[in-house]
Amino acid sequence: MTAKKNVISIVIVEDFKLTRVGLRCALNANVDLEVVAESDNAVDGLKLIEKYKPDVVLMDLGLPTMNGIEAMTKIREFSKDIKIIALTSHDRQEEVVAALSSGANAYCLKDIDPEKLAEVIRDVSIGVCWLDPVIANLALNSIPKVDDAALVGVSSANHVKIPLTERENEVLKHLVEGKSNTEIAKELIVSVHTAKAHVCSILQKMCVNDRVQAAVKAVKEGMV
Amino acid sequence: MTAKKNVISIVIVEDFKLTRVGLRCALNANVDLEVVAESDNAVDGLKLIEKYKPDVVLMDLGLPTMNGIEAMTKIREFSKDIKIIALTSHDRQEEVVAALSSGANAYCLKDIDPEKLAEVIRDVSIGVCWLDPVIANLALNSIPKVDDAALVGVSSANHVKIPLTERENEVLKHLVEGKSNTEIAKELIVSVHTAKAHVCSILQKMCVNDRVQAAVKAVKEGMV
DNA sequence: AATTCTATTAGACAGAAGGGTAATATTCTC
DNA sequence: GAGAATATTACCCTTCTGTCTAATAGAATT
Repeated sequence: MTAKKNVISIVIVEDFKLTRVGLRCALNANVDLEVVAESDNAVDGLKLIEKYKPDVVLMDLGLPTMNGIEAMTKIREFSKDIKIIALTSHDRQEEVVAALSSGANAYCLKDIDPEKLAEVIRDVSIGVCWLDPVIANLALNSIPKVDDAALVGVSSANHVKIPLTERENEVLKHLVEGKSNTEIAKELIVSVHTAKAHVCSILQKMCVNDRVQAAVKAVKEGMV
Repeated sequence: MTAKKNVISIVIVEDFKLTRVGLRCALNANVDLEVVAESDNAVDGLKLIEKYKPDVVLMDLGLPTMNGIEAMTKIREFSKDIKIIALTSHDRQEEVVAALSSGANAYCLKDIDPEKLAEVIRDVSIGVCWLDPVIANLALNSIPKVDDAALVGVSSANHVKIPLTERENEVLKHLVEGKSNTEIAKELIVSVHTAKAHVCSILQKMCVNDRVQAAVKAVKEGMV
């Protein structure tokens, strides 16, 4: 896999030079880790990765031109063996699931302890999936959709899509955002009576008793 | 959470006595880990878990009467803080996804190195998600299907755990189920005024305007 | 011992929710 | 063209929400 045995080769893709230098120093302090190349952008990073075929890639998600998620997808196009660790700061957690589904093997926040990062790299290099606590909470919540079928053991027909009209879907969207009937009416430029009428039929079609249940159901079943 | 500080309390649920003893010995060799209880079946295991409220549960998935996945679901019904490590010798994908979506925080094969397991327990106790290589391969493959929908769902950025009191968490749980203040009051055997008071403070703590927003936020952030 | 946090209850009040019924206009299908 | 589904508006009425103020009591902390 790499030139030397028992040494994990690493490519870093990260736009902030300081962070990049910090990572390299911290990692090269470990005899079993070796940063073989680094880049401040995804385009060059991809070339380096193709060239060096490292064991592990540290990929920043907040890159300028091409974002980290696209880059990961491209890496996966030519190799499934290269392990990817997605790096991010706390305020960019929206892309968690996207990153994981694009092929990231691990997800770390940038404030991770350097020694811990080394440990994670070792784990990931042998195929472990490692998710930072903050991320794990979000990621694990995105899986439940399959559990109903999986628990039963039979891959039965999953959740039945509830047939709402276009207008009702609009209303439902606002409803999930916690808006009142009055607010919904204003948004859709209709009277409160209309908004209430739509909410009523939504409740009936979704077989729930009130808007809270409708909102929860909508979120859980990904209707919004 | 536990008696001593800095010590991670553990409950083991595993049907093979030999494995159980092995686990206990291996783990208790670490000063920061303490096996507080163990069981050879899920029913007793659940009781022990409710009693000791450990930081981490090691749950075998191939249990006789109640299987580990059901057991995990039940654990999740009364606590979201207890971390669960699923242990197994199997590597069937259906089981993996089911285990993860039932609330497992980590997934280890039984041939894991004891020292590594200790390390995983430390990680998991602070919220890390850790998946064995064999498992990770399967699990990550099951995510892509949901990424589009999930991306929209996971929109909230700053994910700080909102500190609700025990009672408030109970109320929130009922609230998410769409129950009215009156119904919540009946469930908790308190007056409607009390229920309303709790709901009020929940709304304030969660920084939302009404129960719908609270419910949606709770679901999206996995507070229930 | 004093203070803070939590749980509990109460009364009152404006506003919102949800159900029922009903009418009108538009659009799409048969 | 007739009929069905959808969108719109209106009124009435009961119940529920969310906020306020206020008080009591136990537990935990300092």
